[in-house]
Amino acid sequence: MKFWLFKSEPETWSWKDHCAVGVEPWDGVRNYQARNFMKEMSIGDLGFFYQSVKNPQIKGVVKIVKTYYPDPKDTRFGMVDLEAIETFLNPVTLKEMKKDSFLENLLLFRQSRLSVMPIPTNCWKHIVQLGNVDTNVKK
DNA sequence: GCCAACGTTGGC
DNA sequence: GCCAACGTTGGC
Repeated sequence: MKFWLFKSEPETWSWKDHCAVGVEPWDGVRNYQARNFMKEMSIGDLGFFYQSVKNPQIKGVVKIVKTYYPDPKDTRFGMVDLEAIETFLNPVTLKEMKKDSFLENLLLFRQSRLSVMPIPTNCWKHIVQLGNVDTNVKK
């Protein structure tokens, strides 16, 4: 099983929006590197929902429930379906992560414009602990 | 609101 | 195939 991170601006698509619908296709990715990561995803893999631009922070956890399929609007690109499964009671801010020596090599810092990326397993576990997960996303 | 980083487009 | 111009992302 692998771990990932997905970025979204809250004004475009927020964590609240995602929790309200449950499962949602992660479409609109128009970057080949990000697309290639999506092609590597398997059902059951987990990802962080990262809120970018406005108060950048990780809001919760999503699960890949459908593997990569092409976007009918542009078949060079595609999407995966993500289900919101856990909310962070304590969202983990970018600032906090940058200060954390445990996380210093994250792609998140090195390639700030990449919207989908892998997260190493040890970093994943560390961030989940910081986030203090609540499994009741509908609350 | 500014600006750095970086991906894409198009002229040559 | 190179590179300047331009557009977009995202941190601050």
